[in-house]
Amino acid sequence: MSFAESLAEQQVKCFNAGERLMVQEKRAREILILKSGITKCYRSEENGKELIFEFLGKGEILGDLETILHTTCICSVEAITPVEAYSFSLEKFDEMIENDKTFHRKLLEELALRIYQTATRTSYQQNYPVEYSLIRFLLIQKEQNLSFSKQNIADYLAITVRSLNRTVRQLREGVVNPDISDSELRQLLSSL
Amino acid sequence: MSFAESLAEQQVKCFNAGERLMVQEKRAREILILKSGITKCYRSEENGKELIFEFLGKGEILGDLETILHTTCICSVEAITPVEAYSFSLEKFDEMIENDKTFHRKLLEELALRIYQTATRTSYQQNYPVEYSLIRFLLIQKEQNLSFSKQNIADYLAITVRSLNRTVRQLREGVVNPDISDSELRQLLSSL
DNA sequence: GCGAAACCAGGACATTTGTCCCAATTAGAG
DNA sequence: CTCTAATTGGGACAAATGTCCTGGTTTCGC
Repeated sequence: MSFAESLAEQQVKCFNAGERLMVQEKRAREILILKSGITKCYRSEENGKELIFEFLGKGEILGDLETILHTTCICSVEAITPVEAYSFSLEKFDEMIENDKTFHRKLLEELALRIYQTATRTSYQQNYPVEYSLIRFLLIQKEQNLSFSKQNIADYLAITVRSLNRTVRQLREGVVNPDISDSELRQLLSSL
Repeated sequence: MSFAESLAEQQVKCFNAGERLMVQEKRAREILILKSGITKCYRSEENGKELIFEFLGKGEILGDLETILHTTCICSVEAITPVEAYSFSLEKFDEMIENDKTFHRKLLEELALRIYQTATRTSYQQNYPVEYSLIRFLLIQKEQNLSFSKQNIADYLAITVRSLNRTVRQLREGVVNPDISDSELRQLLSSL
C-alpha cells in the first residue's frame, strides 16, 4: 500500500489551540502529518527565551527528523489554531522508509527543503535590518490569510515585542524606507 | 559496488586556500566529499554582508542538497586551508540514491543531522548573549586544533569584528561570567 | 456580566552593537 | 628585502535593542 493510499485510512487526531503536538526533549511517540490548522515550531532555552523556527500548516510532517536520528524532539510544536493531524506509528514510518522508495525519496526532498528554507531565512534575518524581515513575514502572512500575535511574530523575528512595536511605528511614519510601494505597505501594516 | 568501495577509486580534487568549492546561486557541477582540510560554508546577501553557517571538514558532503532539490547552491563553500575532496558526478549521485538503499538512508541521516545542528545552534545564538556562543565556539576550535581569523569567527557569530573584540575583552577582564573555570577560560582566550 | 489573564502600546533609561575612524602588526607577493 | 594588503586592537559616537513599567483593551471561562 502506498503512502498516499494509506493516508486516507489513517487515524486523525485533534488538538486544541495551545496544546502541544511535540514536546522539546521528549521522545516523539508518533509521526504526525498536519491535515488542517496552524502550529508553531519553536525551541526554548533554559533561560526562558524562545525562538520560533517556523509556522507549520497543512501537509507538513512532525517527528520525522527525531525518528531518523533516534533522538528526542529538538523543538516543541504547539497548535495556534485548532489542528487536525494524521497519526502514524513510528514502526509504520520506519517500514515505509525501508520499503517505499518513493516515500523515502520524498522525505529526502522534504528535509532538503527545510534546510534550504531555514538557511535562506536565517541569513536574511541576520544580514538585513528588522524592517525587511518583518515585511517579508507580513507578505507571507497575508498571502496565507493568517494572523499571528505580536509575541509570536517577535519570537519568529528573534526580537522583543517592544522592539517589534518600534519597527512597526517607524514603518508607519515612513522613518525607514523598504523597497515596497506606500499603499502596499499600509495594507500590510493594517493587519497589526 | 557500494558507496564505501567506490570512494577508494574516486577522483580526488585539490583546492588552494581561498578557492571556492561551491558558488552561491550557481549550479553544482559535482558532488564533493571532503577528504582533508577546512572550509567555510557561508551565504552572502546583496548588501555585502555574510553569515557563516558552518565550518566543514573531513567526511562532509557538498552539493547533495542542491542536487536533491534541483536548485542552485544556497551557500558558497570556500577553502580556508588547502583542501582535498573526492568528486562524484551528479549522475553517479542520483544513481546511488536510486540503487543503494544504505546510501540513501545515510543521506537521510546526514540531512537530518544538519537540521538538528543548525537549529540547536541558531536557537542558542539568538537566546544567549554572545559570550556564551563565543566560548562554545572556542571549545570546538580547541577540540579540533583549529584556528580561525577574527573575521571568520565574527561572521560565524553574526556580529562585527569590533563587537567580537569587545566581548573578548570583557571575558578577559572578568566583566562577564560564563559558567567555566577561570583557568580554562584563560586557556581558550589565549588562542586569539 | 465579571474578573483574570492575555494582548497591545509606548515612555524612560541602560546596555549592546554597529559605524567610522586611526594605528600597529603581520603575511605574503614580487 | 620591501612594499602592499590583510589582520588586529580599540576610541568615540550613533543607532538599535532590551528591560522595566504603566495603563488600556480584548478575550474567555465561569
